[in-house]
Amino acid sequence: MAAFRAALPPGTDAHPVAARLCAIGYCLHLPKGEALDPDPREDRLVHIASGAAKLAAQPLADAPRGQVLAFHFAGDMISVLRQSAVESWGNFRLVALTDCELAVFPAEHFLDIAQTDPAVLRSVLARSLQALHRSRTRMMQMGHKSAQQRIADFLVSMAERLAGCTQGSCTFALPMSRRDIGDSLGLTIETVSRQLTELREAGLVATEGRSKVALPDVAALARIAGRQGSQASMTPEN
Amino acid sequence: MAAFRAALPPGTDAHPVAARLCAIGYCLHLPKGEALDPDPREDRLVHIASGAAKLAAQPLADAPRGQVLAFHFAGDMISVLRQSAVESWGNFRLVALTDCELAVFPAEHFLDIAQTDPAVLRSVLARSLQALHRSRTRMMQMGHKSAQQRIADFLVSMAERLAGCTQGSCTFALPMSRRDIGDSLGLTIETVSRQLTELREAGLVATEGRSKVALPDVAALARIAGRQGSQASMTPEN
DNA sequence: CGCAGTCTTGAGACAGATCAACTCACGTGG
DNA sequence: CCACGTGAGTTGATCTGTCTCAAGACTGCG
Repeated sequence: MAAFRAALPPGTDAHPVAARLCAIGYCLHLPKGEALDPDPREDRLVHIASGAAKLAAQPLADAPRGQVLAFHFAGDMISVLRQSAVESWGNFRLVALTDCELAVFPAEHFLDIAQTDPAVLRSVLARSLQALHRSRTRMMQMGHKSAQQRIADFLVSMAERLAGCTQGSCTFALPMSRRDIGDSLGLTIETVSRQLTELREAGLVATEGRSKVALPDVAALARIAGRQGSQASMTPEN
Repeated sequence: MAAFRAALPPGTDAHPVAARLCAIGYCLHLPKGEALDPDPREDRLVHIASGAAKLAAQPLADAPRGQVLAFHFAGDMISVLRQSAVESWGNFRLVALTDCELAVFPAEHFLDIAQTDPAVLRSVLARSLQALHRSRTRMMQMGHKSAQQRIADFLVSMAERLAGCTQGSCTFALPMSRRDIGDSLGLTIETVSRQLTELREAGLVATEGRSKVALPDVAALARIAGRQGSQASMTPEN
C-alpha cells in the first residue's frame, strides 16, 4: 500500500485524499520482459514503485523494428492510454526491462477523486506540463542532432535519472539493450555501438560488461549533447 | 474581452470563474515578425485569438540556425515559460508569423483562480495531457522518418489545423517560410523544397505562389507520413 | 565448457547536408 | 501601371554521416 501513496504527486502523499486514491488502484508484479496487457476500454495511470520499463510500439507490418517511446524508472508516473480502435494506429505497451512493481489506477476514477482536492489536481498538472516541456525540448533537439549528440544526451539523461547525477562523475547500469537505446533514439544498434566506442576513445565513457557504464565527466557529455532549455505548450503542435 | 473567454478551455468559457480569469489578463497586438518580449520573472499563458505564430529559439552562438519548437494558430493556448537564468539554455520566444491578437495571463495567478473550480483545472490538465501525447508521438516518429515523410506529416498537420481537414482535398495558405518549416522538422530549406517538388510531381501537392498549397488527397499524404497513434506519460523521459 | 544471443567492427550504399548558381514572387518606387 | 530589385525559393553537383549488409568477438547463461 505504501506504493500507492508514493504514486501520488510529490508533496501530496500525506494528504487526506491519498487514502481514497489508494482504494481504487491495484498492485502488480511485472517480470522482466513481460508486457502490461493493455486494456482497450479505459486509460490508466501507472506508477512504477521499483524496476525499469519501456513504453514501446508493437512491431507492425510496416514498421521494420519496434519503436521505443520512452524509458521509465522507479518513481515515474505514466499515463497509459487505452488501445485505439483505429487499426492503423500502433498499439503501445509498457514492457518491463527488469522485474517491476507497479501500482495501476483507472485514469478517470483517479482524476474524479483527485478533483475533489484542487491542490492535488494542480500538482498533477504541473507534473504533466513539466513532462510536456521536456518532451518538447527533446523532440526539437532530436530533429537536428547527430548520432554522437543523441548518445551523449541519452547518457546524460540516464545519469540524471538512474544515478541522480548532473555533473562530475558517476557509474550506473543501463537496464536496456543497445537495440532499445537505438529504437528510442532513431538509430541502428551499429551506430549506437560505434558512437559509444568513439566516446570511449575520447575518454568520456568507460564500459564494463554489457550494461555498466562510467561517466568521468557528465558536464562534458552534456556540452557535447548541446543541451539547452525550451518551452512548453498546452496545445498540439505542427 | 471576448478573446479572454475564448482563451479558457473548451466548454468552460461560460463558467462563473471565466469573468475572474478575464480580469487578470491583458490583450496585445503583435505585428508580423515581432516577438512577444519575454518576462524573466514569471511563466505566462498565452491565448492566440487570431493570427499565426512560432515558438522559436533565439539564434545562439553554437546554434547555426534558429530552431522552431512549434507553430501555433488562432485558438491555441500556449504555456510560455519564463526565461531561464541559466545562460547556456536557449531563450525561446513567441514570434508572430502574421499579425496576431493575443491574450496574456500570468500563469500562477491564472491557475490560482482556475484552482477554485476543479472542473476548469481538470480541463486544462486534459488539454496538456493531449498535447503531451501528441508531442511524444511526434518526437518518436521524427526520430526515424525520412524527409518526405516529415514533409507529408507536416502538410497533413497543417491541413488539419489550418483548414480543419483530415481527408479528401483542401487548399490553404502556409503562414510560415520554408526556413521555418525546415527548422521545425530538422531539415534544410533545400530538402524541404526538393521534397515538395517530389510530392508535386507525384500529384499529391499543388502550390501557387509562395504560400498557397492544395492537397488533392489528404488521406494519401497521411499514408505516406506513416501516421500512427501513441501514448502519453506524465514524467520526463529518457 | 559450450552455445546463443548481444555487441563490436568493417566495407559499401544511400539519404540528406552543403556549397553554388539561378529563377521567380512580391513589394517598392518611379 | 509597370519596371525593378531584393530576398525567397528552386535546382544542380558534391560530400559527409548514417544505414545496410556481413563477419567476427565477447558476455552471460545453461
